[in-house]
Amino acid sequence: MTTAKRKRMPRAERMRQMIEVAEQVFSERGYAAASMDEIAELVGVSKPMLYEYFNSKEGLLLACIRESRAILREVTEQATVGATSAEDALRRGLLAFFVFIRERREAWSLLRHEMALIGTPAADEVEETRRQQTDLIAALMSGYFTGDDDLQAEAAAEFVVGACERLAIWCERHDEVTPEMATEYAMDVLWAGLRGRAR
Amino acid sequence: MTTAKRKRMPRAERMRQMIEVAEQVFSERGYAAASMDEIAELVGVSKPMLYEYFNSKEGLLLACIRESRAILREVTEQATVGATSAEDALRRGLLAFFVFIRERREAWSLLRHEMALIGTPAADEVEETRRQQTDLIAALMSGYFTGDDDLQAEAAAEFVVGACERLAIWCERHDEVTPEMATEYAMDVLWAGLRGRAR
DNA sequence: CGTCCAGCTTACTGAGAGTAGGTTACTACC
DNA sequence: GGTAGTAACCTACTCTCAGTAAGCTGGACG
Repeated sequence: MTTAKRKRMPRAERMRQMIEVAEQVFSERGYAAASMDEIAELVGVSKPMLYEYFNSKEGLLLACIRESRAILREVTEQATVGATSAEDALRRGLLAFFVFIRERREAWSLLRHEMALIGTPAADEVEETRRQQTDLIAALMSGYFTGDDDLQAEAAAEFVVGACERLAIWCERHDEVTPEMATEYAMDVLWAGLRGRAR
Repeated sequence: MTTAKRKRMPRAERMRQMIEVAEQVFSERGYAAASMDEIAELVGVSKPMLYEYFNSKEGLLLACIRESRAILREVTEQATVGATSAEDALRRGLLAFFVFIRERREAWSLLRHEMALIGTPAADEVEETRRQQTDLIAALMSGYFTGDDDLQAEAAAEFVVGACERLAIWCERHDEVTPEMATEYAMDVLWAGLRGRAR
């Protein structure tokens, strides 16, 4: 309500606004249940505008995901900056991640929906997105770990990302689990392995 | 083509046939892109029949998923039967899993699509399905591991499942990775932890 | 030979993704 | 001030597809 009638807005600003609203709606209703008409109405604009800016419903979702992913990346990268050892770096990164998913629920919800696009025309885009996510871990690991088999290092990165993703989803069902606890659980398995716990 | 005109078939048999076709179509086209009309036609039956047997498109998917999950459970459970130690049990289970995802691609594809249902009316069903999957690991672990904190054990189970899931998806992009190699990669991190690899 | 009903069909409704083509307000330059 | 030019925007559709209403039919069993 800065002006009596919200009208004519520069391209970049409208775009940000659309993404903001879409992120909200997608994470609330879920991708399938969200309708472009509804998003358009909430933005205060007509549907074809959404198609002008993003080309499809999926395109809009992808834009939201990229946004969230950028933030996540930023946050976790920053967290590992002053690390003193491999263990420290891993722990800091994990903690930043678990804090992120608690404090930015919508963003995290969107990131999860990325998976829902498997087997879709946008699969290539998604593959790229996934690669970037794991690359962060891979880079972190290659900096601290001995460089054995490249393939094995890549596998380990995927492994860590998958594990944390699932653990994060599990955390949603357990409000009593703090980011610190989640980090400890993850570190416990990742760092020490399961061997120590065997009978 | 057992009879000239495929007609009137007992309920149970039709149902199996529908699930079989649906599994194929869903994994080929992806859930969203698959149409009920197409599935109905391939079965050689009209669309309302699908709704008679399963109540919705999602219901049909769920039926397929349950089928695949049952098989996966069966396979992995069988694999761990003769295990001589915790490590052996874990390794056998993992190998069975990675063999499964290579040899039953459609089934595995379906299982992955389960995730796409997050935020859907059927979320409760899905939660149940997920719990059963992780329970298998949790049961396996509780049999062999010392029973510390319940919450921590549950977290570890989720963790393992998530990690293997992602690793499995990664394997799809790497044909040169055999189930045996994948198992080794997973065991390497899970059992020994990352500590041993730090510089 | 009827009658009953499980298995089946045709023919629709409604919702929502995506689009064709026209309209309006801001800008720039005379 | 006027008048082109264009970026932002809209109305009014089409088309696909999930889901449904209501009725038809083949064959088992009396």
